[in-house]
Amino acid sequence: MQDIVLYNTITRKKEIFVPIKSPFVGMYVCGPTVYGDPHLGHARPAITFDLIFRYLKFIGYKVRYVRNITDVGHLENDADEGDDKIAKKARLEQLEPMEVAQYYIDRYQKFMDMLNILRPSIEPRASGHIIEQIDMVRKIIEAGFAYEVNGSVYFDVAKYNEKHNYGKLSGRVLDDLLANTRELEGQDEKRNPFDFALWKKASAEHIMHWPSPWSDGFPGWHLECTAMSTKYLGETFDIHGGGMDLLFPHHECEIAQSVAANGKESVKYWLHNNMITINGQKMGKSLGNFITLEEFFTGNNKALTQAFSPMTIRFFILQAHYRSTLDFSNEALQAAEKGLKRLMDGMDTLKKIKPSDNSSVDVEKYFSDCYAAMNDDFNSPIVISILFDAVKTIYSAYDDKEKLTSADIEKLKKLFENFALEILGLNDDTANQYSGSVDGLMNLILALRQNARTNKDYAASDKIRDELAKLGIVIKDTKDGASWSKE
RNA sequence: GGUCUCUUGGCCGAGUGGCUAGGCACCGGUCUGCAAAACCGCCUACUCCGGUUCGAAUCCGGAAGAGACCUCCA
Repeated sequence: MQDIVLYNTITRKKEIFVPIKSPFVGMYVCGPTVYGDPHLGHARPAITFDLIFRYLKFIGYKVRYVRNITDVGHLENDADEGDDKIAKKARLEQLEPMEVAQYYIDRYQKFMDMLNILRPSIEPRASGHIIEQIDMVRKIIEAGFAYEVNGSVYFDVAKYNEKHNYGKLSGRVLDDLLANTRELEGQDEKRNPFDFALWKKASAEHIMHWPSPWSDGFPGWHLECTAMSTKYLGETFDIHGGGMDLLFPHHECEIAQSVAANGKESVKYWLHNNMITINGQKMGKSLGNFITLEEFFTGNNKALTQAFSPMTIRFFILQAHYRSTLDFSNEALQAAEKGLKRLMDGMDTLKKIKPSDNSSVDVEKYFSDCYAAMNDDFNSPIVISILFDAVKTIYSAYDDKEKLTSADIEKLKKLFENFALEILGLNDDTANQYSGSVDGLMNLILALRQNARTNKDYAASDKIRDELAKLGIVIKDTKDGASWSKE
């Protein structure tokens, strides 16, 4: 098993990864709130933790990866008095709330599939775990860290902080928070502005609600993650992931809930991915500066100069380390598109190399370097740079400037299969997706063109090339004859 | 205002106390009937000002700029 070092947000240090019960690994990641179309920002954590999921499995861990779907509970505004987001959307569109949720769940899963993101082991929905959430509220009340007012239940942060440390994850001090807090409307039920809802009584017009010991209402929005992670991964588990923007208050509240309900902290390693920026600013729902994934794939957005394939998006995101901000621009995406093509073409060229009796390249080093990069906090940009080095070697060998034995050629194939395809999850989404008959037709056309070239009938051969180009088919002349690919 | 983070070449982005990733773009060359692809070469950066050091872009201090969180957000 490889020795992984990962950056733990709660200690702000890189730590050696030691699972609680190896070879089993429990990983929980905050998933989407399904009230809008998935955008580029959603792709970042999904791809980041897909990378981690893939790598942990690859090196032999048995991973249970849980990523929730929030289809209830996120409130429309900070006062905790607003409409449930799902419910509000539903009224606007005259649909059942669950119909809206289902629509966006389907959209989310469809686009995540296109990005070649593996489905998690479990994708629990908040609405399906109301019982567990009610149970957790009860536990927290029994422990004395929550109070009921008018059918709503709030977490008593000040009381919790007397015995525990509220703010340890995000580096906040409660007294500082209180000194700087804003006066918000509709907080009159709370004893303290930083108390947060565990259960909210539903108002008359609030469509989504469930019975509970306190009122017909709905769970507070931090609660689902604690309830579901506990249910599926146990009271303690290895990795909890999510976007950096969730650090406070969401993950802070999760810690408080776990400690209050179960008497202990549940998470060993907190991992947070950074944001994607656009013009230097966070791309987010609230700023309205997001570009949806569908818009990327179709190019149908004013900010985009062209469409970008799902694999281009995936490669773009993997080219930055997950803890760095990543700045979106058309130029950066175009660079990713071309870089990915070079990588994929390199893999293809590998098949055409003629083996030598000896090798002039140390192929093993590519493996050890790739492992070292992944083991160092999942450094995908370094892995990619090593793969590009390997591509350079491949082309050099193809041009007879380097030598590779057949065994080393096989190792290089393995390198790309393991790291490019299996771990980074890349694939060639521009690859020929045609049946055998199209292949046959193309081979016929290429043969005719080769005839023309042999006869120096360049008018004919160029016409074939140009006409195919108009159809988006690119001909590549190599020393071993012509090949073709879809643009 | 509070807490925290960042500042790398034309662009995107790694990284390390000295050996200065990678991709894209540009330019020059090889190859090609021409082109594309490929190959070779070229460009050589680390916001600013101090300090520590034989040596710092990398460590420390300060300044400026940008950003994140503090309210829903991936």
